[in-house]
Amino acid sequence: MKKPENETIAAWTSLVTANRVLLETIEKALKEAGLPQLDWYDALLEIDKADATGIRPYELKERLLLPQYGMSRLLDRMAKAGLVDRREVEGDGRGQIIRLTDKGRATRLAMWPVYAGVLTGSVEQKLSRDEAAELARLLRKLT
Amino acid sequence: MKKPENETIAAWTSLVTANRVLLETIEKALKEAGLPQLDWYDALLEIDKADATGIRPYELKERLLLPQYGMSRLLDRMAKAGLVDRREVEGDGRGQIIRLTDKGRATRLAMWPVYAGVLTGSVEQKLSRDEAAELARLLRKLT
DNA sequence: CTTTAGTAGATGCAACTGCATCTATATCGG
DNA sequence: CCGATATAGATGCAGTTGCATCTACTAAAG
Repeated sequence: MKKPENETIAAWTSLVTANRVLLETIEKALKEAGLPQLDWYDALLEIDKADATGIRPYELKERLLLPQYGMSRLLDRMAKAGLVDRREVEGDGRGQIIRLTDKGRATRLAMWPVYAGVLTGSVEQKLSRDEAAELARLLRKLT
Repeated sequence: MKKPENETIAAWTSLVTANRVLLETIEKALKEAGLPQLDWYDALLEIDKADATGIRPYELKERLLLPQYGMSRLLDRMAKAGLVDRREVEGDGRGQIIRLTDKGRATRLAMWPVYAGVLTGSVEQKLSRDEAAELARLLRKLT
C-alpha cells in the first residue's frame, strides 16, 4: 500500500470530524426535545416511504446500512415503543412486513423540524447552495 | 426552523453514508490484520505527537472529541493492553500524564499501513488530488 | 484558615453493539 | 419426494457506551 497524499488524509479527517460534530448536534437537539435518536428517524422514514406495501427487515437493513442483528433489535425497540407494527407475510413463513403505526408516523413528523432545524443551522450558515451541492457530489463519488 | 434546501439534505446524507462506508472498510481491514480498532489509532497518534511532554487525559479527550468517561475507559483498555503508561503528574494531584510504551509505538506503526492502504484505495481511486483538497476545504467550513 | 465552587478522572447501572450461533422456512439438485 | 444449501430473522454473551454521580484534589473568596 502506498503512502496516501496529504489531501487524502485531510479529506478523511475532516470527514470524520464533520460527521461527529453534526451528529452530536443533532442528537443533542433531539434528546432535548424528548424525541428518539437519529437512527430511529432514518428507519421511520424508510418505512414510511414504503408504506403502501410495507417493507421487509432485510430490505430495510440494506437501505440503512445496518447489520442484520442491529436491524432486528432496532425493530424490537421501535415495536416496543409502539412505533411500528410487525406482521407475518404470506408466501414466506420466515419473514415479516413492517409498517408504521399512527404513532410512528406522528413521531417522525415531530422529529423532522428538530432535525431539519439543526441541518439548516449547521449547513446553510456555512456553505452556499452551490458549495453544498459540490460537497454532496464529491462525497457521492466516494461511495 | 426553516425547511432545509435539497442540497443541504443531499450533503448531509452523503456525508453520513461516506463516513459509514469508509469507516466500515477501515475497521474491517484492521480487524483482519489482527490490529486494534481505529479509535485506538487516533489516540495512539495524539499521544505520540505529544510524547516529549506526555499528555493529560483532559487534553486528549478534546482532541479526540470523546466524552470524559469515554476517554477514561479507552485509556483503561489501552493501559491494560500495555500500549500506554499512566503516571502521576507532579503539581496536580488529581491528574495523570499519559505516554506511549514501546509496544504502543509499535502498534501504531503496525496499524498505519493498513489504515493508509484503505484510505489510498478508497479515496485516491475515486477523487483527484484537487477534488480531495476541495472536499477537505468544504468539510472544514462546516466545522 | 475555612468554606465554597470548580476541575480531573473513575465508576455503577442500564442500554446498545458485535460476534457467533441458532431456529425456521425456502429453494434447488437429483 | 429427499437431502443439501441458502435465506430471514432472533438471541446469548461479552464488550462498549451514555448517563448520572462520586471521589479527590485545586482554586478562589471571605
